Amino acid sequence: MTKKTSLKDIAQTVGVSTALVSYVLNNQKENRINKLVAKKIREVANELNYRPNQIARSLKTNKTYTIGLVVADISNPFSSSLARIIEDEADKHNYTVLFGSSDEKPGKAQKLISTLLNRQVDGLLIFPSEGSEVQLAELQKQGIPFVLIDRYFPELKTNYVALDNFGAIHKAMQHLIDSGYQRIGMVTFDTSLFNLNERKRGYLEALKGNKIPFRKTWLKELKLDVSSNEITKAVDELLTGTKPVDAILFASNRLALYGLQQINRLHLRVPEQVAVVSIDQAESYNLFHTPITYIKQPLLEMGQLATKILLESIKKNNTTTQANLEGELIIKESTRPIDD
Amino acid sequence: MTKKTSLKDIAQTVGVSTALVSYVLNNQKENRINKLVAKKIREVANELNYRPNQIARSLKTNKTYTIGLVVADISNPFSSSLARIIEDEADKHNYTVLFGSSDEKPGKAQKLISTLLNRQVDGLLIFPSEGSEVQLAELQKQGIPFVLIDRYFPELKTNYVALDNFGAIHKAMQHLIDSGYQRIGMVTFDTSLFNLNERKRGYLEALKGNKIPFRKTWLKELKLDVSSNEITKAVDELLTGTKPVDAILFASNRLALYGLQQINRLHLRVPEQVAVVSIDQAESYNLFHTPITYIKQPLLEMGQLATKILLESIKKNNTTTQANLEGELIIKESTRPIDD
DNA sequence: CTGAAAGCGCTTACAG
DNA sequence: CTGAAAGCGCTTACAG
Repeated sequence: MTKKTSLKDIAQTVGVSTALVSYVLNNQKENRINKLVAKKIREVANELNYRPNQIARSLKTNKTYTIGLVVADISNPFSSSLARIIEDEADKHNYTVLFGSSDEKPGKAQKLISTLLNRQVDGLLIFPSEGSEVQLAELQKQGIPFVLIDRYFPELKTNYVALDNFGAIHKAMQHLIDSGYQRIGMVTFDTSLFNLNERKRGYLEALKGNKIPFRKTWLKELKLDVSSNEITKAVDELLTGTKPVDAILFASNRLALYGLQQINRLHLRVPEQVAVVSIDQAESYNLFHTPITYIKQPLLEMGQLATKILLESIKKNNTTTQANLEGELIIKESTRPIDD
Repeated sequence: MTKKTSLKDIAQTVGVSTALVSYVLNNQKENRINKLVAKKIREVANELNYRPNQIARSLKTNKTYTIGLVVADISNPFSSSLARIIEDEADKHNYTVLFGSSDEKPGKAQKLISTLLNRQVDGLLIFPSEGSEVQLAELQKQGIPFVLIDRYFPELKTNYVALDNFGAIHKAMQHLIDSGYQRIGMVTFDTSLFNLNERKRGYLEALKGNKIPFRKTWLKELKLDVSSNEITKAVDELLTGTKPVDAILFASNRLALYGLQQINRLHLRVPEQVAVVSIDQAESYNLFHTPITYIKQPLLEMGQLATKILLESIKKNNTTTQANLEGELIIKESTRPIDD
């Protein structure tokens, strides 16, 4: 590799100081610099194919214009869709994104965050995993700007952007009940994460509000890193007992993906034999014979808002912003009213 | 934010030089350093919650342990799956990944690569877009280590890892023809990218080899950034003419996703009325009523190999590695033989 | 209008 | 076994 050209090289060629070159190339003190000298400097910079060394600049300015993104798994469509939105929003402000997957493991998240901080990211966007409260509190103590996405901890006063899960599920449940479904099952996660539990609460409250006695066989709580087989099994149990459910609410697109496959395997008609609602849109739902009713998360808003809050927080680290965004219920054929 | 602790802080507290602290914390010259002093240094580093500043180290060592990943769109499952594999492989070697999406636009890719290089990434993993030959040749001239993924330019002697598209499509075509299909349509891309055109070549060669005269209405060539509506329209044309095709080969999972939806909308039975093969697996194909025959790309191998080649290339930039990996044809119900 | 100089936080060849 | 010192490529307060 031929040696990279530095400010010094340009300075020498033009016959000025590196300070001057720096000022010109950063468009600073423009009115005070000789136009001809400035022009010459730009020309030489171009000729020598000058690339500012952002590392050196960062060391001096203590800013890297890089944000760290910690997702559960970048190959999950929810994460990668948000990653794309975050990338675009960050780019508008000349920020670049370093990413890593935590696999829902606090230990891995910890190591990842540490690596990102060693690289002096200006701030972090985190999909936090269960049990990471202590880590996050520590980050907060160190004054590192960060915003949580999708999940949060009510006991921590941190920035976050999440879905109003209670409201979203409650809305979906009311819709199912209004459409005549009575034996409604739910496949969700067994987790200590507050806002995921809000999904369960939305489910239970909706039953109660409509005076439908809850049966515990209707609720399937699976681990966050549940295998596809376990999802299949849970759905199978909901649908094949002596008193099968007449509707299922899936709490994530991955749960729905495998759940719908099992419904196919059981040759059940949707919605005649079982109605279906899912949280999270997925283009692939359209491959299912019956279009699926789902709760649309405002991904664009979530990603943009989270990024904006982070960049604000990097500039002046004082306010805390917490956003619970509303989900939209998109009604399709999979929840057609029963008496149609 | 409280001031971060530096090597100097530790050195002062312990009462030694920063050099010594650096040696100890990097486990260098271990045998020559007083064990007690070393122990003390480590203790103090811990107490002060020392984080090595990777930026400063990078400036000195000229290595960032960061690789840049340029994909077409991180929210595309193909990209994000590979991103995950790359992340994991990079992490094994203590590398972190900076990413960006080019949207198939050379201009955007150029800007992205420039940004990544300013950040002094040690090397690049690139899903190149059409028309980026000149850029890549320039990178090569500058001696910057990079590996192309998924696509490549035969006129450039660069590292690359791609699918043997000709072989994969040829294999799929032979399977369709052997299964009794005769009027086989293909939905692929209209591009100058060499190895995507290999898909078209595989299609045409297979027809010729089996003495099936090609009709140009069977071949739909769409732009790389084609809209869902245009995909729908192309599939509609293949299926609703006076002489509709009896099988369709989709050259990407996005094409298949929208194509299958149109097949649903037309209420066509698969494979009785139209057989289907797709390149790229997608978990979501399983939502379709008939399981889809597809060409499985060796994603794990592709991602790992590309990353390994890059890291090798970063170490000593001399050999060029080019890999055309074989795809596996996974036969499902959507191509059941006609006389069954 | 321009330059000399200090310094960001490390690493490392050299000297002792 | 340990330290003084140079230097990576920038930025910027200060002086002129």
